[in-house]
Parts: sequence; C-alpha cells; structure tokens
Amino acid sequence: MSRRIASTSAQELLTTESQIRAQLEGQPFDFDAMSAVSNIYRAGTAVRTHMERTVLGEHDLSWVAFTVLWVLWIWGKQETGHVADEAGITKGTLTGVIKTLVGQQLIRRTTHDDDRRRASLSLTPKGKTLITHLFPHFNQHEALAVSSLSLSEQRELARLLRKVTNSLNAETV
Amino acid sequence: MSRRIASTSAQELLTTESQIRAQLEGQPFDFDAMSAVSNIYRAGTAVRTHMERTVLGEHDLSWVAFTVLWVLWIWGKQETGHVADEAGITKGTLTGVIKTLVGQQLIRRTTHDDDRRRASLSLTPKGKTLITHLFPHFNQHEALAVSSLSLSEQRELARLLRKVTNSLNAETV
DNA sequence: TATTGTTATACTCTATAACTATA
DNA sequence: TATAGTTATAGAGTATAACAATA
Repeated sequence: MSRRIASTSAQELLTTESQIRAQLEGQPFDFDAMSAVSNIYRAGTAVRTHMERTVLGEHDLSWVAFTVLWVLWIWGKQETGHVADEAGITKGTLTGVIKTLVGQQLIRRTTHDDDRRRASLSLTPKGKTLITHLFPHFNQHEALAVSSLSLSEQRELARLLRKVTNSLNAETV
Repeated sequence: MSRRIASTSAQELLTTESQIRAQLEGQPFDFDAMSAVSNIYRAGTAVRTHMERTVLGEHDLSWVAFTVLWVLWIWGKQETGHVADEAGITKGTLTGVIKTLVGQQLIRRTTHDDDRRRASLSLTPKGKTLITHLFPHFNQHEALAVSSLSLSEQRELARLLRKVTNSLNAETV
C-alpha cells in the first residue's frame, strides 16, 4: 500500500495558521475560533485515517464496522436502533454494516419474539475474540496519539472537546 | 430537511464515558487516551456535520468544495497538486471537485505554458464573491462552536490538538 | 524514466424517502 | 396510525492503479 507522505512537520501547522492570519489581516474575524475549529477537524481526520491504516486495515474492518463491534462488546446484546445511536450512524448505514459483519460471522442478528419488528445484535464467539484482541492494540494507538501530552493535558483536551460537541449538538435540532 | 435529533445532552457524554470505564474496569487500558481520542473524533464529526447543515448546505457546497474555495481565496492561484495538499485530499478527489466547481463557474483551470503537464486553479469573480460573503458566516459558526470556551481555553485547545495531529502525522510515513 | 494530472473501478458512508411488517 | 427496520437511490469521498502527456 502506498501512502501519502505526511505533509506536516512539528512547527508547520502553526506557521500555516500565522500565514493565514496575515492574509486576512484587518478583517474582523474570530481567529482564535478559526484556529480551534480547524485543528479539531484536522485532528479528527488524522485519528480516523491513522487507525484505519494501522489497526483496522490489518483486519479488514472499516471505522464504522469497528465501532459497531466495540459497542456490542461494551454494552452486550443491543437493539439495532440503539446500536445506530451509540455508533453515531443512521439506521440505513447500520443495515449495510450488519450485512458485512454477519457475513464475516462476527455478529449475530436475532429478532424479538414479543415485538417482531425489533431485532437485536450481539457478538459471535469469533467476533468477541476479534474485538478482545483488537481493542488493546487500538488503545495503544490512542495512547500514541496523545503521547506528547501530559496526563492533565489529555484530560483538559477531553473536557474542552466535550464542551464543543455539546454546543454543536445543542444547536442541531 | 429532517434532521437527526441531537443525541447528547450536557452531561451525557461524560456519563457514557464513565459507564464505559466501569464496563472495562480492571483491564489495563489507557482510559485517558481513550477519552481524549474519542472526543477528538466526535467533535470533528460534529463540526463538519454542523457546517454542512448550516452554512454550506444553503449554498450547495460540500465540505471539500468549500475547502478548495477557501484555499484559493487565502493563497490565490495555485497548482492543483498544492491545492490537494492544502485541502488534505487526494488528486483524484480534487479532479472531481474541480469539475463541479468549474461547472458552477466558481473556479478557473489554466494549464501552464512552460510545463504543460501542470495546471493551476484560481477563483472566478463569482467564486471570489461567494467565498467573500460566505466565509464571515462560516467564521460565525466557528465562533459558536467554541462559544462555551474562554479565549485561553480556545487557544489551549488548538495547541493541544496541533500536538496530537503532529504525533499522528509523524507516524504515518 | 520520472512526474502531473486524469480516468476508471470499487468501496465506505451519508441523506432521503419509500416500503414492509408489525404493533 | 405509528413504529422498527429494510431497501433503493444518489451523492461525496477514499484508495488504488492504469494511463496519457510531458519533462
């Protein structure tokens, strides 16, 4: 697999942001918000791309498929609607992922006896084995991602991001 | 347009994270890295979704198309390869976006005289008018996203995220 | 030979809406 | 009537690789 060479060096992000400010100088923009938001998006993309290329790619799992396995691992057998909410995807997307994961024999789909519109998902033994072995590896890469931050910085980062997500979700109704 | 109701309330993200820790209790995971990374990804998705539904949707622009316009606005006429790098997309994706934006008469594509393999992109007057009017609106929503953070928190957030992105990009070679 | 950008293919994910089968 | 999940369709974005034109 050929990979795009990393386009950023240690100081490059900051330099680029300074150049942008210089280009927009004199205009009444909120430059601190601009910096914060662009770095949120960039870091989010970098996280997903990194995980897909390292931990997930080796096991033929998409990001969303991994998320579904993870939800079922943490929470156990769940109704599909709940899984979609937890994974942050639409029910239409989940239907596609279910087909893939059932085909890989990683999850099982069972319909309810009492309300036959409903269906639940759960890990198969094979699925449980996979996520049990995969997640520690995933978590090591999470640790790598924040390895340049102190423990208190990691916690502060999570706290600040929760506030941002909550602000945005409060708007979208 | 019908929208998915926001699934998070103010304390809900934190509560969910606590429940996850309880489920995984006793296992030697880096829970602080887990929190930080999951919040990075979640916030990144929330930012993009919010912008697409508010500022960009009104103008029939995809996130990437907006990014390309923005790059050309800030940096002026640029070679396509450079635009792809700045926008963080592959050259294949850029080719598609170019077609769309040229069709909308927002950008212009010109080939070089000295090296005829190369091509540059620039804004048309229509494209410049659009981004000039659109960006202040976009920036207002950026400000909204971080409105619950103090100025020093916004700066700290950007600083921490730059470190994360740099760590991840340093790995991917 | 190497490089720039295009084209082609296949896949993932999203959004929307119509549909089914149940309730 | 309302609800849970599926199906269908169209679009955005990615990855990969082959390709043409040019250097």
